[in-house]
Amino acid sequence: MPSTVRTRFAPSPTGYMHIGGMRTALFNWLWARHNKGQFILRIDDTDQARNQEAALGPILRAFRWLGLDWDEGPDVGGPYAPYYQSQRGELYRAAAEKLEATGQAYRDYATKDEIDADRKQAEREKRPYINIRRSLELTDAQKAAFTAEGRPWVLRFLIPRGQKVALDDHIRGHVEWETALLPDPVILRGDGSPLYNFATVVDDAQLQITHVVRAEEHLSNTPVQILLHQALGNTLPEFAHVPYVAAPGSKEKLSKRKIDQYRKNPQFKKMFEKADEVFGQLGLTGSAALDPVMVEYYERVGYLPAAVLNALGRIGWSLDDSTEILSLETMIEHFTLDRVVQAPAGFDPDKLYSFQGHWMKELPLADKLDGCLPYLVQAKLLAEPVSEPMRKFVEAIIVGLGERLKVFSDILAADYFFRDDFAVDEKNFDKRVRKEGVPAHLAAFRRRLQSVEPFTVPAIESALQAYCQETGEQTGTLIHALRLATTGQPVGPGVYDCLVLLGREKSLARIETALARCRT
RNA sequence: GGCCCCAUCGUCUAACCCGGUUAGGACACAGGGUUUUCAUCCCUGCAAUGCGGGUUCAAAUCCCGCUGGGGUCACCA
Repeated sequence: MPSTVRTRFAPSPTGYMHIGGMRTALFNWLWARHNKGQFILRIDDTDQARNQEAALGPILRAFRWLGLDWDEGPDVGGPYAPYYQSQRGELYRAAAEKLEATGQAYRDYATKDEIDADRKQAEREKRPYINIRRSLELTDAQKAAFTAEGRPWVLRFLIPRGQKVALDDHIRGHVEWETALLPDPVILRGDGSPLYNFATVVDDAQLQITHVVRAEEHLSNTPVQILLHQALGNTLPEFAHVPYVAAPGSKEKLSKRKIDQYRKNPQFKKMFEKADEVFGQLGLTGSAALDPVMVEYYERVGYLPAAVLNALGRIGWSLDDSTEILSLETMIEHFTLDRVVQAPAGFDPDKLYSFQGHWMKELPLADKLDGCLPYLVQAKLLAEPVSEPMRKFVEAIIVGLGERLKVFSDILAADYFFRDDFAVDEKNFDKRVRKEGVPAHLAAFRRRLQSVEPFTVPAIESALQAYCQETGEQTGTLIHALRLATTGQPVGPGVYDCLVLLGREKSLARIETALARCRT
């Protein structure tokens, strides 16, 4: 038995990485790293229908994006390879034979119809359903006859009835079950393939997993797994059942199946709207394929791994009574299972957004540039390859945007720096430009702009101050009017920054266009 | 319905294990200030121990019950 801590995350290839599952994976990873142990990725693809190579891609991509590396698993291999359940058939077969040979598992010839009838009968009588062990009554002659005629069967684990299974969970504490209430689980299908509850036990033992850290919906699977481990003579791993991640503002498990109703969830709503907006500009099909339950959503909208990790780490876990900002390093240093809370926790998009603000602020300018550029290219606002002067230009915009740039895709809101056919916010244009006296001031100040030297922020600012001083007009009037005229938007970088970024020529032209617009 | 889990501000949580805090922090929200916009930043405010019994000088904290919420009951994982 290795002395080192070994944890695992065992996703089944579903084609996307669930944000809640990611939190569970993070806790596994953190516990392994905290103890300088190993984190293993194992692919639970025993269900043939789900076994597709393409369905695994997004999951590995999510781990890589967040920087959660695995010591053993797909691509990297390891001493207990292979790490795909679909390739570990021999292990399950051997374990199943062992159980059958020792009388701890039996072939069940019951048909589906029979079982359904039993179940309904139990329901009618209002008693818990426990499978009827008819096949156990079979004589050797009958069994031989069934085998001879090729009658289908499944292998069931024989639950030792009349005892208690106890678990001392790292998070839930002491939990007990009565084995009399546990039906004999099928461990091998008719075609000989293993079922989850069995495969996971065989794998956890063979992979020398020391701590099974998983979501609490697996708690009810645990007694069967413990019994299976005992029957196999395995050393029992320790268990930690973490609360599941709930939908924002609820206690219900966050589920991909409820995605349509999440669109109406007030907090999720903003995220869907953001997706529609961003993916629309990127020429993608909208948020239909990408939603906030998937990790990929956050990557594509331009969130930072540090922010997502920070938010995930604070769902159901805390360092102390006041620390909110957590880097991965800090979490590794302090993460312990006993500080994981017991109650389910709602995922909070607002809080994630706030963490994102923090980590974006910390990000070096060069990294912000690298993060923004791909959006501009994909939205066709920039052509590839991006020239050095253009990179400098975008960098200057990012500086001007300051903390208004929360997620990378926010750079798309500054599209007016890249195109002349930018959208004009009509409502604000009416309010700030198309107003008594304003066009005249705009025209007059435009003339001064023609001769401001040099065309820099301080020079333009003093020119505007001087103009207002002379005319007695409020600076705010000019500032707002200039912004709407040159960018079409009521918000953005400082106006002087905008003018400089645009350059004298474009600034003058846009003011002229705005003036013309006022006359129509 | 059976089994199991859970219960502190709107949300995430601290304090619970080892009873004694004006029940702390953060997000959100509201108000004020700075930036003559917006965002940022600063200040202030709002706001919680589900209910009922015990035990105790003292209960968010220990015990019991209730209520409520949730998970799970497959030849899915």
